[in-house]
Amino acid sequence: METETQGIQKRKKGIETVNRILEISADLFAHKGYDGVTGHEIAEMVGIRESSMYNHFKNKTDILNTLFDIFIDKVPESRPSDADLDKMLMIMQPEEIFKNILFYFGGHVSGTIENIAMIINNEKYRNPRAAEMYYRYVVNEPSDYYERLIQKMSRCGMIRQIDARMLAEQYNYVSLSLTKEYFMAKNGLADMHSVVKYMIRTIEFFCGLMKE
Amino acid sequence: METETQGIQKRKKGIETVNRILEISADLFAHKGYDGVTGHEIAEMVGIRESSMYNHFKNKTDILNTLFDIFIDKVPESRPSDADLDKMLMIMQPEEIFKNILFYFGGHVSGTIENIAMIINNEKYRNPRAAEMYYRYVVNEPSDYYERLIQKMSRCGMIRQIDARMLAEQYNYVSLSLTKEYFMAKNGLADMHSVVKYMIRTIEFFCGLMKE
DNA sequence: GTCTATAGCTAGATAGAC
DNA sequence: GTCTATCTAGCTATAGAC
Repeated sequence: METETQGIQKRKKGIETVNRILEISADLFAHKGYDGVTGHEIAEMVGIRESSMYNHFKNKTDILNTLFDIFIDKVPESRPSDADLDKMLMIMQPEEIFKNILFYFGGHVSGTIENIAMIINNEKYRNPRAAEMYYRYVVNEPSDYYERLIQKMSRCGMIRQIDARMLAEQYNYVSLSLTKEYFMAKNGLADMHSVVKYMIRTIEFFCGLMKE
Repeated sequence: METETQGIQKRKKGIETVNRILEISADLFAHKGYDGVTGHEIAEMVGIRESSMYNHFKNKTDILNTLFDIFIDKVPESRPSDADLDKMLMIMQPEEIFKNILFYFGGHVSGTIENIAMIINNEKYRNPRAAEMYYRYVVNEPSDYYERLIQKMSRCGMIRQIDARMLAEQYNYVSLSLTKEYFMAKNGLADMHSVVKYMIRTIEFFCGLMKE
């Protein structure tokens, strides 16, 4: 017979296992590609048998879709809020604000979210849900965010009158390419120092456009 | 006994088959990912048995590496030569030149090269050769090319004095993101009209920076 | 929830006939 | 060069014991 406490412990263990499966899957999918990862590989890293995974997830696609759900849930936390931006605007120069946003991600968001972003980026050509999420959360929402920021800066008189939408989109597209290079650098496939230096130079370039 | 003519015909057929395998592999790898494609699938589309493919290629990796070799061989043809640029500079505005370069690719280069570019882009996180090619042929060489173009324009007095390198790199990074969206649009995962319109707007934005 | 065992299938690759 | 036949290995997923 199973006591009530044993039942609770099992459930706790289950939640931990589910989280570990998700974390490890995100990491493997991001680095080896969704099709390049086997259930066996995930289970081995989690420390359980492959068959035990099917207690938590219906199949491999179910893991992927759960990761996508997590991303949608957590992505708003990946950037400073608009209220935070208002505070920054009072005490910081444009360059500082953009740098702050850039490094906010690294500080406030788990590696899992970063990995899911890479999965979305890699699978967008063949997975319609990934394609939809790419446009919504990687292209449009960040562009909207930067547009609002540039408009705020313009209203404060920190920068000159400028096409905020265009500048926001251009900055976001450059950032996208650089984020991928940052990911490559993390895996020894690019020089981290150069990538970070270039990110800073990009911020200076765009802030230069806004001021001149 | 095999006559000499029969031998020649077999060899011709062989070359055609090899080319078909490469074309179809490039297409499938680009759209479904390298790991998402099976040898059986390629062979079926080529119209031969999988086992016959192993007469032409040692294995699946061999096909991929041959595609990479082809890319290196053909990539110089994907942009107008520096001599062509000099001719353009005499009769065209900056916008027109950039648009010409943009559409040159579509007109002068086979879909296979475009597909290989996508494969490099997708595999760069796990395939060191793809990573190396990405930096060399997708990031650095095009940036060098645009830098030379902007310097030429500057020397002609068509545009103001400007940081040509920085502008070239920024334009190239935006182009990279947009090229991928163009590829998505071709597969019904994005709106082609919007993507092309945005490419034009990007050219106008950068040319605006160079003139103002 | 986790395990062992295994079914059922598909992948990559080779051997040998024509 | 292409075919049929086949091997081995690996993958996804399920059944049933603990």
